[in-house]
Amino acid sequence: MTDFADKLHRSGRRMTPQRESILRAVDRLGHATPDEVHNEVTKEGARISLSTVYRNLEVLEELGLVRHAHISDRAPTYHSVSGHEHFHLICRRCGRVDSVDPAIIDPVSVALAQDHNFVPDVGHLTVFGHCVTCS
Amino acid sequence: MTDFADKLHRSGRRMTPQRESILRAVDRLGHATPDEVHNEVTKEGARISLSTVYRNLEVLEELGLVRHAHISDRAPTYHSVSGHEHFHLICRRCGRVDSVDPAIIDPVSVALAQDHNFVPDVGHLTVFGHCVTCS
DNA sequence: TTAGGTGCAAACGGTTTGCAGGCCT
DNA sequence: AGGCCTGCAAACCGTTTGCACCTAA
Repeated sequence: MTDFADKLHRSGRRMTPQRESILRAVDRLGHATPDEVHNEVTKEGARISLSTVYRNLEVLEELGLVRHAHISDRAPTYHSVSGHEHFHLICRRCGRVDSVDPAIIDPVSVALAQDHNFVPDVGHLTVFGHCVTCS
Repeated sequence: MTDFADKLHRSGRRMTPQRESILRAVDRLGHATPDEVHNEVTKEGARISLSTVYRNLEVLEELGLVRHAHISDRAPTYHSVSGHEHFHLICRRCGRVDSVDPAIIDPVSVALAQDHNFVPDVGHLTVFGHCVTCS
């Protein structure tokens, strides 16, 4: 928690109760949209405006404490980075969301670096498609 | 062109001048947002409403004539499928957009099918990250 | 003839912003 | 004390929708 405060201070920012609540809510929820995070902190008793949630999810991501991915076509979903890094598979037919170990694409990362001068951000990756057994 | 009309008719739809203009505009532009497509058909002299552009990009995608990918955080970009299928690399630092041959991830597709019961839609894939030489 | 298509304008949902006041340090 | 942070409400931007008219087949 003091680690959190340190990161904030190091970037010229301040610790606020709002920031604490929002980070805890993301941790608790697993994957959640800004709106869902707002509902969660509200349920907890905190009166935090939706704009503050937006502003701070951005800050938390800058500090490397949360990440987001585009799982639905609508709002992005945020998750804490305390869990393992992973990327997502989304089935367009049944809606299943699966998490995958980034190691599976290591060979591709090497190829992309060599042939395309590119380092993928695997933690942000979302792959759409469909289940084999969903056709 | 008659192929286009056939596909429309086969799905119980009609050929209209608007649909022709929109498809031609997407072909011409390469990658373009709905708004850019609208500008292009307008420039061509056609008076087509933006809603018609939206409705028909959806139709064209259903018919398999165009595809879209989420290249910017804002609007999606559409491209014709007449070119080869490809996926995109986006550098967050310099903004470079690179197209990649889907074959590069074939081994991963096999692994995802076996271990995760999943068939990726490679043509829709967009990978964010950064250039090796952009750090 | 008649269902599908179009234009227009209004509604929508997620996100951002300007501003006046509040609070961390 | 000073500057970052917050809440509020309004603005924004891409997209969707209801409706009356039009038009391809």
